[in-house]
Amino acid sequence: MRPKITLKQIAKELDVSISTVSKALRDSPEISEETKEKITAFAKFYNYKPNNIALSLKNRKTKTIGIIIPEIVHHFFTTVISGVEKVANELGYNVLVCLSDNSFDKEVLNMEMLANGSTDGFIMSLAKETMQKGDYHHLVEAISQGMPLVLFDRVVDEITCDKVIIDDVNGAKKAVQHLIDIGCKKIALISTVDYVSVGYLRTKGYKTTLKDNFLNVDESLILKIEEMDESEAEIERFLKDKDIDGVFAVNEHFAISAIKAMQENGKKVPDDVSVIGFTDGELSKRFIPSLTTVSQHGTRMGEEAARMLIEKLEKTPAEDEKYKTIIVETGLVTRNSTKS
Amino acid sequence: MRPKITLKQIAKELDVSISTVSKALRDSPEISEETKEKITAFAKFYNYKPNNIALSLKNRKTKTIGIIIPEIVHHFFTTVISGVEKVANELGYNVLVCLSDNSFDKEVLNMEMLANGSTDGFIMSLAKETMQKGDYHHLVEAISQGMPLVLFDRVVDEITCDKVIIDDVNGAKKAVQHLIDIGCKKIALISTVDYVSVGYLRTKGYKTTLKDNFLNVDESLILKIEEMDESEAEIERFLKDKDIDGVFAVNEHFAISAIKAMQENGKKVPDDVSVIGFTDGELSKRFIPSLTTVSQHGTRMGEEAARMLIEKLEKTPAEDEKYKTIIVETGLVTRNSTKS
DNA sequence: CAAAGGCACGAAATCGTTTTCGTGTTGAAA
DNA sequence: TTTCAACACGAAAACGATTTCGTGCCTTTG
Repeated sequence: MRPKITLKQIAKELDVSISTVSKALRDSPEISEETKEKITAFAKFYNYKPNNIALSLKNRKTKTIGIIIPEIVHHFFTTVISGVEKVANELGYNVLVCLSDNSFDKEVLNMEMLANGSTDGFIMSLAKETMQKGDYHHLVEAISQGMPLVLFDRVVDEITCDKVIIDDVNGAKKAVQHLIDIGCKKIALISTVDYVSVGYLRTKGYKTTLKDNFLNVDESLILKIEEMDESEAEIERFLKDKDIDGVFAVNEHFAISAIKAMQENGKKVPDDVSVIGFTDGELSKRFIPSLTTVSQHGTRMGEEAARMLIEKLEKTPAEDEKYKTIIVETGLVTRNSTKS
Repeated sequence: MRPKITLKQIAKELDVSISTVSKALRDSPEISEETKEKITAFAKFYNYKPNNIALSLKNRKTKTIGIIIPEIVHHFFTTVISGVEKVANELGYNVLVCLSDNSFDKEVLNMEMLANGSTDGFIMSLAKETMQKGDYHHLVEAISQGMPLVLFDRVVDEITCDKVIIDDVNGAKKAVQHLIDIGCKKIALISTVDYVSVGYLRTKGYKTTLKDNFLNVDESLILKIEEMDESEAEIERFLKDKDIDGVFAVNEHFAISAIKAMQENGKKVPDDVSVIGFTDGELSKRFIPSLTTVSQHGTRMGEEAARMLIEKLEKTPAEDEKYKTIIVETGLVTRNSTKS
């Protein structure tokens, strides 16, 4: 076992001072060519690499960014992470991942852990519980300590910071409009509860589009799922014997549950009922029938978020504090769950 | 903006020395109750938390573990991460995630980045390219620097360290035996190339089981996929007009591609052909027909890996160096892609 | 020959903690 | 009254690096 070598050890071996070694390795003009060569050769031989922790302490920068998300076993979030990771790496940053498990307490705890020097800034999507409580003191706290924060997907108006979102309202509009265009008249909505912002916004897009097309909004065609675990059964109950010809679901799972429910009711997708989901995951692609969905470009969102955060990090605090909200547009991917 | 407060500032405000503050906060008996109270009250008021970086430097421990995986947009890996994260968090560790993108160079680079003080140890699954090259110098290097390493899933015999694997051979055996038990006689195998250890091992399990059941191994029924991107087309070509009644695929995607190919060939799953996959993901559960699979308990693997790593980390180096390999057993989840 | 300037290097502070080892004061025992 | 322990606290080193500010010596120039 050969432990890492330090400046001090090099200095001792070569009988020079630590400062000389440091300067030589950073190619300072203060040091003679001769000494430089001797030192660099030695350092290279022993594979010297400066210790990141010491550098972090000195520079007051860790060059790592923390990302806190509700869960990781979720295709959308993993695409975001991979986007963040990509640009972070390119720009010389590392990524610390923490999971809140949708719990407010864990989110707060994680943030406090990371805020004590472990990261330079945060990229987050809020836990469901956090949004429900409406308690954002930990975010405020972090910002007031000078830690940049970028929220994505599950964002919140109360906090002023950089944000990356998709245009949920428009995404929903595209989907519902598409259903209408292919001839649907009675379109059901399967959404999440309203305190999750996406649920609220997509519902809004749904309603607006109906109105814009002079169709009236029938509240009995709207289902709001509270408990993910029971969504499948709930959707089945809800859809049973409903007279509809289109379904707009706010995520893949709901869409697929809807398709299953329809099929068990003897209706054919897409012949009798067209179904559109949200979030373009593996499931949508591979399911039979493959799902028409509103695609949410997770990787892009991650990239944008990372870029914004790092830009803030590398700017001097003097430069004026402007916060941006980037809206990543959605696309409609037509597949086989809708009539053509 | 209220930046974080340090020991030094507290000391100055309260007109005591830094050491006194530190000791008071750590409840040292050296400090009088009176002073302690004064200091803790002040610290609490200003929400003092020790700086992790400084602690890391002092203790030569970062309390973070690095995890390097080929890709994150992959259900199995995310389950592993969530397992790692869970026990790491419980034990007071953070998790740094790096992606190798299946590239040898990126893997080496990531490792070097993290090895310079950013992490105390590694949990890794090797990049495909790394296994192909057979170049493990970066792993050797890390170990020789005293950084514990736990390999999982894609492991390699050449490196002596802790490992967490599933019993691939046995998993494959279970699957193939199940196919045989339900009456299949001509079972195709869709695998990856052999230098990916799992491909090799699962193929071995497949062959052994056939032999054990006095069926002969027909190489023309074995497909080894090189390029993931073209797997779907390749599988379709391979399966076209093949006279088979069972398929064992080494992952979800191959299994589903196989099902699609069969259906396009006018064969019914599971009536004409039974299909079994590997790795129990969302896709397997939701696909229609839902997939019978060999389940690989990713979360468990992550938990075990994290536990082993942290144990090594917290042991004094004096304690003898024994390396373990934990085998997480697989289970067969029977669903609708196989006859019953 | 003396002053000045340049070269090559070292000492020390700094980042924020912890910890060891003093040290001054007080009280009690001899 | 002297001595010694106990008490409560401070000074300083250490972790590993960077950087500012010296400083000694040699060369050049007036």
